[in-house]
Parts: sequence; structure tokens; C-alpha cells
Amino acid sequence: MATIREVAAHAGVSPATVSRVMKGEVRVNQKTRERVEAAIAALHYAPNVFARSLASNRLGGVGLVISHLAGPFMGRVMMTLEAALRRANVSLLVASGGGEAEREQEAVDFLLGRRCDGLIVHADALEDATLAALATTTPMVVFNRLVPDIAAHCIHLDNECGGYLATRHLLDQGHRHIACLTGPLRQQDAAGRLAGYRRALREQGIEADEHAIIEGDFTERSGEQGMATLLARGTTVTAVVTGNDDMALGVMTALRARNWQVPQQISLIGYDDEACARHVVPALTTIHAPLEEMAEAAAHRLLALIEGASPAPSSPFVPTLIERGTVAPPMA
Amino acid sequence: MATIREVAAHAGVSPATVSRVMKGEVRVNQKTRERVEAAIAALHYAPNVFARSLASNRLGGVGLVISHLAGPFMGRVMMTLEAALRRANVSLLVASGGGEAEREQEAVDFLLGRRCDGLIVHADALEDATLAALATTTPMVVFNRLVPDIAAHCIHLDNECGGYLATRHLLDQGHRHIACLTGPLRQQDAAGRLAGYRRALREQGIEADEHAIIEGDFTERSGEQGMATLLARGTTVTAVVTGNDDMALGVMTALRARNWQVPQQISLIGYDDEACARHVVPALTTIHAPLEEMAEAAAHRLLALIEGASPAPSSPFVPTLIERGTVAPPMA
DNA sequence: CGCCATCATGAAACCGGTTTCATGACAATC
DNA sequence: GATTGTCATGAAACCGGTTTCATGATGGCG
Repeated sequence: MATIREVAAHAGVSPATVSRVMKGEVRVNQKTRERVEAAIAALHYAPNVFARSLASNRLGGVGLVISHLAGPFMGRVMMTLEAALRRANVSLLVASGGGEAEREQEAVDFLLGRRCDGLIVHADALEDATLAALATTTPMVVFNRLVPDIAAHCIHLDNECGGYLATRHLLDQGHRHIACLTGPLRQQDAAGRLAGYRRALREQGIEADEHAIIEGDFTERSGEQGMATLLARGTTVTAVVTGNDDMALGVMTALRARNWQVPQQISLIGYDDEACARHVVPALTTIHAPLEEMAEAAAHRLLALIEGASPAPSSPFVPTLIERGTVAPPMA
Repeated sequence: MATIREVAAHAGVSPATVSRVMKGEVRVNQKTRERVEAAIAALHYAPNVFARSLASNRLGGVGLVISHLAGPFMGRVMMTLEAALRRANVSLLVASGGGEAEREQEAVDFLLGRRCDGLIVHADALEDATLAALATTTPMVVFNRLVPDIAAHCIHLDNECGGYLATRHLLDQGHRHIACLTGPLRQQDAAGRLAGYRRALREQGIEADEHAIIEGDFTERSGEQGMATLLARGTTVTAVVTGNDDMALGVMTALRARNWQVPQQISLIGYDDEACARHVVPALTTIHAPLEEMAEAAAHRLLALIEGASPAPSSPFVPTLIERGTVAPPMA
């Protein structure tokens, strides 16, 4: 592999000039530039990334910290992220944290130890304060979460809106008694969705029935249990909004076990639009997040931060309702 | 950030000695080692990875080339890979190809340009010859595919066995007329599964009905169409094995549209054990691949190759049957 | 014509480790 | 006691870019 000095010798210039040509600097004579470019082509010169990193103190790559790599939509997110970064000739290092704060911190430290130029963090467990501190140290964007102190570093979804959309859709169909099976409420997304649920009810002058609001943990199992609890209480709800699709799946299981018909006897709405949502029967009506757009935005935001741009706050991304087969008007 | 020279000065030794201590070399006096370690701790010294890479010509990271990042099980694979590599203090760079040969090649080139120490390649579109050539250039393991010329570099699944297992299960239940909706037969995995299907039939002295073998392309749609074709022909099959779970989902759709009952009127078996398989109703009986074990093996194999081990061929991983709700004995 | 600004370019220092080779100390051997 | 071998260690070269600073050339302006 040719070095910059060999190229320089071949073109009859100094290594400094080759370096200038490589980075497309203006201060190079046209003739010289052409000679250097010819030499580069002739020798198939490709700069040594290690030397470049050492000298410039830049990796040319960013790190992605993911809580659950195996989660239902990380693939879609990574796909877009990777493509956007590669277009900028920036590589993507991945480290996973498995949803525990300690392991997420390890992932961050690992990537920082590799001297990534920046970080995209999709972490459930790390505390706001930790993330805020990190943002002062290194270019960073937080994905799918709003950390108030560093809002300008966050690419997030308007979960309140999503919760509202779901509930509103049921209200529009005529439902008046709607249950809400939430995710863990210490998690921002779950809390936001619940807030949207409450707002939709309030708007219609309906008072929320606190017995019909059950906190789960985003697992299918917790959806099943939540619905079972509701039914055991002899609930009169005609519809259920859930914290995510997994929980909705659990709800369907609980209902099926008791021979309730969806949507004839009870309507149901999920959240996330996972692959499964399309495939269950009846297909799940749900809330869709523009993950690809969000990923694209995250990549661009991070690249800008690395270039020294000052973080500019942006509005949250808005989810949309996907109507499928689990919502119908309530029975008379 | 402290440099190795500062540590050396602090410990009253030369940088060379610090370097020796860092890599745990034996040829260091116990007393000296302790002094150096104290200095390292006192200065919070962490070696500069760029300098290390430049001097040692090693990145300390490997590349993962993925055809479809958003595919149904890449998450599970990446999760395990990343964990195994990180334990060895090796980082993971990811590049996606999107299923086209050209883009897959770009991904490979990109990662090679970043001087990865090795490559894990999960590519559908790249040719065997290309991969074989690559293996001579750089440490590499091929994931979920068998390239005959470099079998020792391949971590793959015994698809023939999977196809056999599925078909055999149906035969054991008493089915005698079984359709097979395959993936694209130019793809090794699809062809292997079909071969297993044929062997299972042959073993029972049943001649395969070529009209009941339809080539699809692994999409849900192709499963639906395949089943529709079969039904339109007034088929007499009592069971269907499909190329993957997506196709099985399509089959279920086609059957539901015509009011056929699964598994009472027709049995069905998928392949891959995707997340959805558990959730559809009835839950899909399918073939499960030990992806985590395979990923673990891929990581270890690659790390060994990087250390200079000579590639040792290994036997394919064997899939297992997951019995759920889509298989029953044929009607009398 | 002389002075100064502008521009293109090269020399050399620098980034911070790793590794080779030389050296000196000490012990074992004859 | 001289020789040889082993061991711990340091000096310095090296990896291959980037960047600063100096320099010489060119040209515009008074």
C-alpha cells in the first residue's frame, strides 16, 4: 500500500501538498493538483486511516448505543442510520446495553474508549442527568427520548400525541368507556402516551376511570394480565388502548381465552406498528412512528454537532394512526 | 489525557517498559511492574487507540456486513455477536448491503477501507467466488451460508435437515400428500430446504408431486399466491411446508380468505421461528435455528482467525422443530 | 522601481504508541 | 577468574498522516 510520501515523490511534490489535495483544499495550483491526482490514481493510493486518525484526532466514525438490539424496530433504525452515515463516509460502531443502566454505561464507555467522534444513544435505563453530562463532553444525540436539559440533542416522538390519536380514534367511533394499559410509567414514553389518553378524554368532557388505567411493563404478558384484571373486575369498557403492540397482543390473547370478539365486543389499539401488527387476526390498529425519518434526522444532527454546529432544538416527530381491523363502533 | 511518556516519567522508566506492562508481557521485573501500574492508576492513563492502531497496524475491531439489517432476526444475531466481541475488547462496525450485490460489495469495501481486522459477512447477493477470494485476503467468516470452497470459514445451518424435519413431522402425523412452497431456488437455503423435503418423502416411499412444489421468493405475498395457485388447481394436499414463516403467513391469509381451517383441514409449517410465528392464531409450527449459538461461534471463529489460527471446518448447526398449533393429523 | 500582500509550496515537527536492537548487570559454567 | 548466557531495560526508529511555519515567487499599487 502506497504511502503519502511515495505519492508525493511520484508527483514531484511534498507530502503536505498531497495532503492538501486529498482534503480538497483550495490553495493548490490547478496544474499541481492534477499531477498529484494522477499520482494518486497511478499508485492506487488510499490514505491510512490509522495515521489519519492519529494526526487529526478524529476517528471518522460514530457510536450507536442501543438498549435492546433485538428489539422490534432497531433494524429499521439502524438501516437508515448506517446509510446516512456512510454517505458522509462515517462508520458506525455498535454497542448494546441490554436495558440495564450499568451495561448501558459500559457500552458508552466502550465506544468513548474507541474515540468515536460522536454518539447516538438509544438508552432506556441511563438517567437524564447522566445523558446531560455526556452531552457536554462529546457530540451526542439521544434517540427516541426527550431529556429536557438537552432537548436540542434529542430526536424524539410526540408520545402524548400518539396516546391522544389512539384514544381520539376510539372516541370518534363512539366509545365512551376506554381502558388504558400502559407501559412502566417511570419511562417517559409510557407516561406521555397516558397523558395523551387523558387529554383526549378530557376534551370530550369524559372523566378518566382510574380503575381502567393499569400500569404494565410493555411485555405481552403484562398486557394479558392487565386485560385479565380488567375482565375479572367485570369491567364495562368497550375499548382498550395499550402501551405498545406487544401488550395489545397480550390483550388479544386474554380476550380470545374468554371468547370475546375483537372488534365486535371490544376494540383495541396498539402502539409502534411492529411487523406483527399487520399479521395478527384481526390485524392490529396501531400508532406508527416515522422511525426512518427520525433516524435520518439523528444522523444529520449528529454530523452537524461533530462539525461544531451548535445544537438547535427541533420539534418532536409526530406519529400517525394506522387503521386496521381491531377497532369498530361499540355495540349498541 | 496522559501519554505513555508521562506515565514512563512518573514511574521512572522508559515508554517501552510501560508498553510492555500494558500488554502484560512477562519480561518485566515485578517491582518495576508495580511502579508502572501505580503510575498508570495515578494518571488515569488509557492508551490512545489511534496511536496503537497505527503502530500495531491493528484496528481492534471487526466489520459486519449485513444484507438486510431490518430482517427479522438480525437483531438476535447482532446482540450475541456484539457481546462476544466486546468481551474480547473488539469493536463491531456495521455496514449494510440491502440485498444487492453491488451494495454488498460497497459495504465490504467500506469496512476494509476502515482497516477492520476481520469481517463477518451475512450476504445473500455476493457470489461464492467473490467471498472465496475475500477469504484469502482477510480474516473472514461467512454467516448463515455455506460457500463450498471455504467451508471452514462458514457458520451455517443444515437447511436440508430443517426441510426434512418439517416434512417428516407432517408425515409422522399421517399426511401423505404434502405441498412445498419454496424460496428462490437459486438461493442455497431455499434449495436445501427443498432437498430435505424430498428426502423425507423418499424415505417413506412417497413420490414427490412436482405440481405441489411451487417456487416463491420468501415473501408473504409469494406464499399467498403459491397457496392460491394450489387451491385453484383443486389440490388434494392435506399439508404445506413453506420456505419461511413469512410465506407461511401468506398461506394462512390465502386459506382464511377461502374459509379453510388450519390445522383441521390443512396443516402448515413455517421456517425461521420469527417473532410473529408465536403470535398468529393458531400459532405457527415452525423450524427454529440456533442463531445465538451460531453468532457466538462466528465471533469465536473470527477472533481465532485474526489470531492466526488456521481455519478448521465445522459441522453445520442443526435446526429444531417447534411444535405449535398449525399441524394436526389429516382428516379421515 | 520598490514595497507589500497574496499565494503555492516544502521542511519539519507532531500525534502517541510499538518494536527492534543495544547495553549493562548478574549468574552460571568451565 | 574469564566466558557465556539470561534478563530487564532504555534509546531510538518507526507507523503515515496533518499542520504550522517559513520561504520564494508573483503581482498589484504607489
